[in-house]
Amino acid sequence: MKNTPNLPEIPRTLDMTAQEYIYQRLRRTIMLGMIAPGNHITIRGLAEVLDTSPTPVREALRRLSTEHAVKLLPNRRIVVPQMTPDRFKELIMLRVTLEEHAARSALPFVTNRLVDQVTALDLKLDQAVDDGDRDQLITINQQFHRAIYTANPEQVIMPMIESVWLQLGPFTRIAARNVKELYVVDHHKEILISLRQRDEVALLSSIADDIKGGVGHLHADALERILG
Amino acid sequence: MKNTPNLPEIPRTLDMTAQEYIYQRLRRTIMLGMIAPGNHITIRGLAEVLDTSPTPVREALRRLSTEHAVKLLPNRRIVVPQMTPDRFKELIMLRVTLEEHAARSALPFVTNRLVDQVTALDLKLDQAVDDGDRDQLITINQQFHRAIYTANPEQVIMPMIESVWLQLGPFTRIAARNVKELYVVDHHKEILISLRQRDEVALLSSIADDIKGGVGHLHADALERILG
DNA sequence: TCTACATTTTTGTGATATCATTTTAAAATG
DNA sequence: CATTTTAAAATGATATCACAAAAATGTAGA
Repeated sequence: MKNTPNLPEIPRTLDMTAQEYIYQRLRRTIMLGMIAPGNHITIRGLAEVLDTSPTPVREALRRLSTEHAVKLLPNRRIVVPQMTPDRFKELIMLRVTLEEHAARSALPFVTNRLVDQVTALDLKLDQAVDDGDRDQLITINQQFHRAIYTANPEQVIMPMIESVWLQLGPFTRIAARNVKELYVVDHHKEILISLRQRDEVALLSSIADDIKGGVGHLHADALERILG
Repeated sequence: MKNTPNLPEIPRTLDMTAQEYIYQRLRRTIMLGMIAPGNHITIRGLAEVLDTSPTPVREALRRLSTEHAVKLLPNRRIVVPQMTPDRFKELIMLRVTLEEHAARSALPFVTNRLVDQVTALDLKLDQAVDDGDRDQLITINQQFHRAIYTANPEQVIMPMIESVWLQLGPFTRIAARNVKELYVVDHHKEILISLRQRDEVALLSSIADDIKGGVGHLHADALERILG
């Protein structure tokens, strides 16, 4: 009971296996930072909360461990990995590289219709900011980025980007507690303009700025303070 | 019996769980292209060959599905994904981006001792070429690249690079049957020189050349022929 | 009060049993 | 002979069981 976190609800389609549903739900839980780094998770505990047997839970956790969203310790305990300043820096730099690549390979497929859709997402995001709804903000911000990158139908990079988001997730909540007005500076307007103009150079630099402008701007000293 | 491939042996340590062992072994099987794209796999079939119960096999397969090494079809069959020219192109471009990033972030940690080790791997690789040992060649080539990128101890990109290798694995064997002298042109000598000189620009371009020079050089028409 | 040890409980792992779905085959129909 | 229908076998998904290792708890001694 103690170590089983609140699991945000997600829609469940009928053709979804229990394992898949649990995977998606845990994924979202971690993405939203609802399990603090270092906290350990038990298979049986989750199974009880989710009202299933341990089997599908274990399978879901195995998948998440392969994405490095959770870590299986030598003593076989399952924990959400601890963040370190160095790892954080690596993850942010990797995010920039991956999302620049994704944007570059998506740009030839960008249509005006898509830009309209992304613009609509940005409006929803402004609404979430007004409402002060942090979970919604994270979710829609990800939808914003995902919508751009998946314009390329043959794209194979999205799962890797999501893996980085997953690994950053548990930390963002901690950071949000220590740094006020975390997401106030996004660069979505520049991204939208670059998309409309199909300007690759501007698109890549505004995406890089967007990533670095969020939690990414935290420097070593601030990180030490937050993490220490 | 029909659909259960030969599984190359791998060392098994005592603290390894069955699931982990099976995962590593299947991973290697796929990496070496020993399961043809489109071929389907059964949990029970693998369990029998590996002399275990279905449980750890299913967990291993779930992990591999998250890495897109295998695909779970809607009818719940498990297959090695088919390659298409577009997907192939995407995977090669992604490989270049990922490995350039990895090399760049590893370079500050490169020591002369490491360069010696990588040079030794290159010699082993020449030996594998002489022996005509394709599996050994793939394995050592990966060790060569991995040794460079993991110079950075905080690196988080390696699992993603391995995922791309995994996705390319099943195709390389097909390609090797259709294209003679596939790996004759590697660029390892240039990579080694760049490493010794800590020359970032030269390192990145020689790595890109190395990737594009292997299976990567195959163009759309050749791919169509091979895949069609 | 703290430490060392023994006991109980919890937990992860893997095997087995059961069920529903899908494949495969065999049989029937035209 | 080709196609559809039906029966049997195989398969994936999940729950449950058994076991060993680890963690938590309680107890005795300093």
